[in-house]
Amino acid sequence: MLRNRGDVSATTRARVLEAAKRLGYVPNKIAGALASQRVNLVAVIIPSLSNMVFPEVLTGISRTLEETELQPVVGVTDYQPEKEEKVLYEMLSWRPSGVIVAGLEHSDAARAMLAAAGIPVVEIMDTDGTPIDAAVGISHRRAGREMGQAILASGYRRIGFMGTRLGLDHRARKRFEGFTEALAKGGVEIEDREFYTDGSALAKGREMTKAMMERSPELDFLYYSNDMIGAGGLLWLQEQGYDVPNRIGLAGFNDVRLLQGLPTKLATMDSCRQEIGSRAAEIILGRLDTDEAPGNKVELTPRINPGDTLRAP
Amino acid sequence: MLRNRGDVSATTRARVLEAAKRLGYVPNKIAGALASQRVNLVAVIIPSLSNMVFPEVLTGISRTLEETELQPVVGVTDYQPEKEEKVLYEMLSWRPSGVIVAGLEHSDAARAMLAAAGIPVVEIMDTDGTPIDAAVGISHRRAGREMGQAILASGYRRIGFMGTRLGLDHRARKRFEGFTEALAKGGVEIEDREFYTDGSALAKGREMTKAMMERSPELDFLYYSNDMIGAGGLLWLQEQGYDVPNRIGLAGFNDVRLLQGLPTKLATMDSCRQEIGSRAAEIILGRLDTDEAPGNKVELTPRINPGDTLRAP
DNA sequence: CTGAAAGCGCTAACAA
DNA sequence: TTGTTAGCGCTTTCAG
Repeated sequence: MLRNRGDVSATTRARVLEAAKRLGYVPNKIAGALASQRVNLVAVIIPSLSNMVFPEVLTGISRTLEETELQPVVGVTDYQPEKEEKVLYEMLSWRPSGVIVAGLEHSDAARAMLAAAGIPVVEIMDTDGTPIDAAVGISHRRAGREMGQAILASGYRRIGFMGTRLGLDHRARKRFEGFTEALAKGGVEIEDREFYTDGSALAKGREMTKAMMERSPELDFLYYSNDMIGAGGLLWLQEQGYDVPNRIGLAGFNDVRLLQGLPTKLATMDSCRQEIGSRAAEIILGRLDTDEAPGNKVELTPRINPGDTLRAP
Repeated sequence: MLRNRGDVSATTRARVLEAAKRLGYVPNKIAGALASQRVNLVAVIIPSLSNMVFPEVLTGISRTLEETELQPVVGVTDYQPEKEEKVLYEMLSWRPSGVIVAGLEHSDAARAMLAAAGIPVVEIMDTDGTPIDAAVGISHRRAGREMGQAILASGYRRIGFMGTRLGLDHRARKRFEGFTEALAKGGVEIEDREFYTDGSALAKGREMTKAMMERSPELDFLYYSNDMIGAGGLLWLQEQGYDVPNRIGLAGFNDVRLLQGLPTKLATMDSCRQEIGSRAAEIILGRLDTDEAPGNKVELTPRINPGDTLRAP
């Protein structure tokens, strides 16, 4: 079907192809890919789509890839290493031109696959660790540390922490570690903590904050592992008539633009999501075009945005 | 490489394959797909990932596909027909086992491709129109109409509308049409309207609401084309001291669980996103397994959730 | 049952 | 230039 057999002229052939397109004909990329050994796909592996952070990273990737022949294909791991392994296996079996994968923590099998794939691999979001190939991200440990320092500098001393259960989300864990480290340097320890697994983050933030303030009314600062639960907490505290940021201060993480429009701006820290995405895509592109050296690690530096919930030092 | 040549025993071969896996070996699905003429991929084509609604549809699709051999692959169109055509072309060229595509409105070329693909095609989210093959969704026209009726029944009469620019988002347009139709039946006309294109929805809702209330202070109800801008408006009105829902009522659309946790619940309507996703996936599966008849149209019925911003009739 | 061989629909290298 | 042909790495079929 649609072979260019016999002595058909170029114009005729072009006409045929055009007609074919009109009829909804689509070439078979599988055969093409097998023959040419090239697949213009970039595998993008992320933990979740409902976290808002990851769609934004994807946006950054798409934007830079848009003008090229490469296309992102996303796989979701739900923060589960086994699922990451499976998704990675599936995607690599399609022989993509590159891989962008969230995080530096992977199973041995996953690392083996990535190392053996013979394609550029960019690990994103995190730089606290040793990348397989290249990495673009921020140091979450440092982010947590800097927020801890800022909080102490503002004079808060009785600090509570709320976040996701720290087992699977390595970046949240690293922020927490950096945070406690900074507090420890100032002779301060976290006085209360609360974790959640799922549900509407805004509602969870509200519930957890209520529970914590009832349990530990002496707290004067709440550090949240993300902005959504922070916003939930903020709304609850304001309803209760707390003086924010004087009686109690708050901070989150991510600087999600979704929340712009809330009456009070939560203190937060930009996690550079779009830039991470575009930088990662650029690395893949650079590696494909030229013989650029592998193994670069790009650490972006997030800044604290004090908003209205962290009083001036 | 890794040919099963010569007289290697089955056990040896198995051992070799296992070792290969340990080393990160991954089979080539391209060759496999070409040989078997089967690709266990389902193309999912949606307008956006930042809308929250679509990730939820994806969740529904993933959940039902998870236990099968099929895998979703998503493509994003940014609400642009040309981009939809391109994405569709790219995805179809990989010969997926089925297509799930948002909306019933497509370019002629896109329809031709889908019709010619010879695979199950499920159009989702919308049932106001004629599907190419199968469809699962809600009637947005009816949704708008029912909200209009509920608003009139509650005694509101001076109504304003806010939403996205209605050109490309057909479903928002249909809701608007159904809404105005219902109002017209009650002898009421929309008194003011405002549209936005992009930006943080919460912030936009706040801004638009402020602008509209300053321009048309007589309004006693605001209908928003989605919950996020509605929530922004709600926050602004409460800050200004408006009595909601007595002085002014509000309603949005989608019933996003993201907003659970706001002090006041916005009146809204469930858009059945997860169910739409899972039903669509089930249709694909059913068509592949058995010789199920094509062309079914499933209309789900959303219900009004009055929350705290629509007073009782 | 095991093992060899014939393609799948293209691309790329080569021949004319 | 233009047309022909040999694979790409698997699956499937068909002989042994």
